[in-house]
Amino acid sequence: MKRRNTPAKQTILNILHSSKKAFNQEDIEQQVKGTMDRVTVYRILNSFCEDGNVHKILSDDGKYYFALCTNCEEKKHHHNHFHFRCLKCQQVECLQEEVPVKIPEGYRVENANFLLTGYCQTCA
Amino acid sequence: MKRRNTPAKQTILNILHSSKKAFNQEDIEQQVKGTMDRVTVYRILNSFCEDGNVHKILSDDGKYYFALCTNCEEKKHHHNHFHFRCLKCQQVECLQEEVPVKIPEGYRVENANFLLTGYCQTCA
DNA sequence: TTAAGTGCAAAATCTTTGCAAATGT
DNA sequence: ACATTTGCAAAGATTTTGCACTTAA
Repeated sequence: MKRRNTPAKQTILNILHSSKKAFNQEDIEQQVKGTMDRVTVYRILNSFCEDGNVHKILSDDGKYYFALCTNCEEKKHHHNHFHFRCLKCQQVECLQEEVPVKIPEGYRVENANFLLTGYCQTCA
Repeated sequence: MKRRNTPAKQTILNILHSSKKAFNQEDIEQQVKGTMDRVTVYRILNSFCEDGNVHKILSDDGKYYFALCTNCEEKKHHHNHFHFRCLKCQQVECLQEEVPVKIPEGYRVENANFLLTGYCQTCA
């Protein structure tokens, strides 16, 4: 499916660009309230993920967070870094630390999701 | 809140004991179909997690998986090992590999959730 | 005896789908 | 022009809550 540029997509891209932290559906809905439908947000975020421009971080608060992919190729995400969710300010951020993934013989890894929760620098 | 022993809890404990893999709500509901209410399953799993006997693994299929805690103290879970979800057989298991968690100065880690997806030994 | 646990129905959320109208290319 | 995108309403799915009844200790 060929993608088109639309104001709605631009708006969401701008939001994602506005900070290094990751946003969840709710965050984004909040920011586009009145201008855009809930369903549209779902669809746009999904399309970004499919295209590999955005990566989806699964947080243990049960929500997905979305952040721009920095060094991901299409269909081949590199997410072997930690994500950190602060229990106080709720922000989710990508940490730099690479995670050394070691797994037993015979397994094949396709994707990774590493999440730490705790208190961030400013909230600790 | 003081906990009681009930047949329902025993049943679910038995299921969790029956394999090293992690089970999700659906798996468990399936196994207790007819004998126990859906809601009861939710409540029991939650209470186990609260008590620290079971740990909850968030998988990127959007579901929570539950597994017995082996070396967790109450309120202080040790989950710095990888979890692996197989894209073919859907099983979620706890791998042995310890994850060396290195984070920047000033952060405080309270909890961790490491998830790998791919193909397991038998499905690869 | 009495606090904890259970089942059932209903509410609250969250996510997806279908379709007609609008819009980008 | 025409396929993609959007909004709205509605369907689905998952999880939580309220309340009366039951049960473990």
